[in-house]
Amino acid sequence: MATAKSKRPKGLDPDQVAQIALEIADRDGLDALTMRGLAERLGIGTMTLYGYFPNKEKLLDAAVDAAVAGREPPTPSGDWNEQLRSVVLWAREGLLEHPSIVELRTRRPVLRPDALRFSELIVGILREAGFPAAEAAPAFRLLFTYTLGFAALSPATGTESDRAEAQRVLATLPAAHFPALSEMRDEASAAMGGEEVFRYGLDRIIDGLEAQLSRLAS
Amino acid sequence: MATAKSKRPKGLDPDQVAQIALEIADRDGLDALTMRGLAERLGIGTMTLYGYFPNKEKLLDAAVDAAVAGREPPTPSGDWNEQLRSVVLWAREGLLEHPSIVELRTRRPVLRPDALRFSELIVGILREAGFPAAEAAPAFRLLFTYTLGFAALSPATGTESDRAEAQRVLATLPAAHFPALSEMRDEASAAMGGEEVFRYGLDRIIDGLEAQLSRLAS
DNA sequence: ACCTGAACACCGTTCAAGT
DNA sequence: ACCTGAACACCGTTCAAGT
Repeated sequence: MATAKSKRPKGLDPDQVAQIALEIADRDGLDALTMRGLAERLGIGTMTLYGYFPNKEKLLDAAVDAAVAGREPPTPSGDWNEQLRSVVLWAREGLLEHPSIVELRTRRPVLRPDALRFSELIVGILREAGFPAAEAAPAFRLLFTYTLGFAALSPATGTESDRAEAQRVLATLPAAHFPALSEMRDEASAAMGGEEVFRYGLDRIIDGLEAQLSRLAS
Repeated sequence: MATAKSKRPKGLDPDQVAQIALEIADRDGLDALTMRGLAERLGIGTMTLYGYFPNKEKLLDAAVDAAVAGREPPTPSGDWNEQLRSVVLWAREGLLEHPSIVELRTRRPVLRPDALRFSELIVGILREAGFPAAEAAPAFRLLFTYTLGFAALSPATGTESDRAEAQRVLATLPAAHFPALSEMRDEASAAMGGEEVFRYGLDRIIDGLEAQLSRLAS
């Protein structure tokens, strides 16, 4: 995949560089991954990095490849809705392992072919289940948006202080203007993230797709 | 809401400053909103801005308030699912009007009380419909994630070139490895964004919530 | 009291130069 | 051929100073 084009620098190869970059970004956040910092970490001059990748964007593309590499999807089993569920949960696992990929996707599209395997799997299952192409596409988009959106918007990655701050705001909300929220502060703050909350939503979506499929059949 | 604390500078008041900041961010993107650029636009020294807001984060909070200010929610009518639908579409309108708020939310939580009105409305409708607190919370989260996630991840805001690039990648995908996607390139690229695609997903979610509600009733 | 320029500690990347 | 420091055009913000 990632062979240096113009220059072939010393011991390191581009994939190793991308792997280290991914580790930094996953551990400390995407903003913490700087060309200067990465070069220092590798013990090379900043500009030497530009022998491996023409710019930071290409480096990030390679980091996406590194994150996706070797992740085998689940072997299909059960009904279409069970297959859908397991592929979505498989994708979610990958996103939780590599939060920086989520962060990157919120800033720009990520169009690495390997990253489109999720799309391919989901669309395949939906078509097989009986959705016509015109519906499989937006139905995929729903699952994609929910899966990535949840990873991006819910405080799994978010700092502990973010969560505390959210609870503080919830607690100080004037009950007169926010009667429904005030009545269920605990449930509201519990529902900000986590596996159970994710699965609740996923199950509703699958219920909805099932309803649509019966509608199509009749 | 936003009264200067330490200093009371000349003609401008903080709300006006926040309004201009919002306009810049909505038009040119959140990154294009810089303290230096905003100050220049206002014809004041950069550091004078710090008389209005202690730091950029507070300025962005005020910009959120400006975006939310005066947006009246739809008057409830119809069944709970119709109410849900119209509140979600109302929120989506606001997000499309103010793409920078979406961008901001993907970078950090946005906990302005006024921005929680969406939550309050949705949760209220769900409770009224018959969802217990323990389910209304994750059900809200599903609607929130989908609505904001769609705005953040679909190329409504995204540049035209992003869309073209995505179509190019789709077109060059090897059919052997991506049979399902290759069979429906047109549908796949059409489903990347837009009102119809959003509504398709929203309708599936509402179908799923209806299914769950009948399940709860029986 | 109100306003602000200089300076600090950062970015990604170009350019010209080192070996 | 391979590597890199200096420099450029940016950031947000602190600090000390102007009026």
